[in-house]
Amino acid sequence: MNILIVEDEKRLAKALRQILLEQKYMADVVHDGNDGLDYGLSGIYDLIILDVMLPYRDGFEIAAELRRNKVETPILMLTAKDTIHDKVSGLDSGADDYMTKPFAPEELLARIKALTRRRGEVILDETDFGDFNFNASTSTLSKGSKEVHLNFKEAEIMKLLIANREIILSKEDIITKVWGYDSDAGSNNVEAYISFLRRKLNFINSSTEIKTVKKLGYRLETRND
Amino acid sequence: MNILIVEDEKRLAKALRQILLEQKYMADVVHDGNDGLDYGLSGIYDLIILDVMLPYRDGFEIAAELRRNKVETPILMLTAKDTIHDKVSGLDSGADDYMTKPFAPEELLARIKALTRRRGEVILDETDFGDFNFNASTSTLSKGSKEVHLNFKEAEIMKLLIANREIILSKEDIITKVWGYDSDAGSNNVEAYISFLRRKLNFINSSTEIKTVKKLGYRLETRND
DNA sequence: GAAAAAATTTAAGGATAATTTAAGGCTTGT
DNA sequence: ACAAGCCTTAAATTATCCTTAAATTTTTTC
Repeated sequence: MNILIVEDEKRLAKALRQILLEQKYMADVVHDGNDGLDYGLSGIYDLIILDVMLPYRDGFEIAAELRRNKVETPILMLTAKDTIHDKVSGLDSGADDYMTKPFAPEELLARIKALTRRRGEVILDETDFGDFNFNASTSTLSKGSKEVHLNFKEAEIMKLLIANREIILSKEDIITKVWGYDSDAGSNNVEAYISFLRRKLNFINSSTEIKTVKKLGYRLETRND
Repeated sequence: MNILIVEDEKRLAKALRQILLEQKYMADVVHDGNDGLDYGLSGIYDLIILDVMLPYRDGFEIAAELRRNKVETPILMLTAKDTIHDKVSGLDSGADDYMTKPFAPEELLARIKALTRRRGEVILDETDFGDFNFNASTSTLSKGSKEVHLNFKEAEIMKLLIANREIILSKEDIITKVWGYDSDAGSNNVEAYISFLRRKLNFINSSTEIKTVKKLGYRLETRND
């Protein structure tokens, strides 16, 4: 996975790159709008992280220019808190998501996953989340020596939960993604499976839990944060 | 944005139109299935709101016929609460989303936004107001390290307050927008929720307050002292 | 192919959180 | 002080969610 970082604040750019490298992403950094546009036009990136305020050309210009040139690379826009309203709202420059500075690395990673997943990219077969490990190719949930097998639907839901980390997953989302858009599964089906998953997380003594947010959905949460 | 409303219940149709006009959408209303199909076939609409039960032709027929004629306009189907099975046939016949009656205007607007969203359009799910931050996708109010969850109606009201920052929001406005056009909630319901919100703003130590303007309503205000 | 096992769905009652109701206290303006 | 409008809180009600067991369907095994 190749990521381009366009950010003139050198300290932040470096920190971003560090976070990405730790997650085994490849990351290039450029510091101004001209370079950002040139590099972006190459089309070799899977994602562009683009600051709004940049020397020579701002982020909106770059995004619009990339789209005009049929570059479809997902763009994650970074904005300072006070510029959200006058600039971002009602905008149609071509960005796919935006994030306000400062932000937590967790959130950055969650958004990157969401953006790059849309393009058919699929998840690693093995993931650590909180204190447990999930192996998607064997559908196994484990922590230490404890291990338990997930059946098909349980595994699908676990994948969704992991892929959406900090984001709340609605039951409708889960139904359309796991059962299919035209299924007649009801919300109780989801509830039942969430219950099964909780029992299994509990069985391996994981302290990670599936939290419910009433009327909105579910999210995975590690107990110490 | 041009919207077609196909609804035979005249009171509801009128209320729907009113809600849409307030949001600067253009809205046409027709009251039976024949007109609904004719108008829909014109292809000039960006969205069709379609009741299921209609004179002459029901919503499913119309949706199916439109799709057969290559009209790709997004369709939002309205169904009565007890006809759960409608969901399936609705999606089969070509509708893109469905909503059960009665519904709150805010939910309607959210679904309209989702259906008419273009690729690349940025979604603002996070807002700063005064000294706090409100994340609409998780319904979380935060300031610094303090954080508190808002339940559904609290969140709806907070969204309204933030969206109407400069304007005084009357209780009637809040009731019709959050509880629905034909709800029998009274002003005390609003008062109770305003009280809940104030307690939560206080809990995160925000200096922003919900100010009461007697006989008129409420507005958010940052304290300048 | 039939029996057994596993996975999935359904249904019902209990648990929990959201919402409404109601009653008494507070403020503000006259 | 009084009335009107608003605030706050606890208790009552309701909606949503959880959990489980049993029923059903699908898959595996013999």
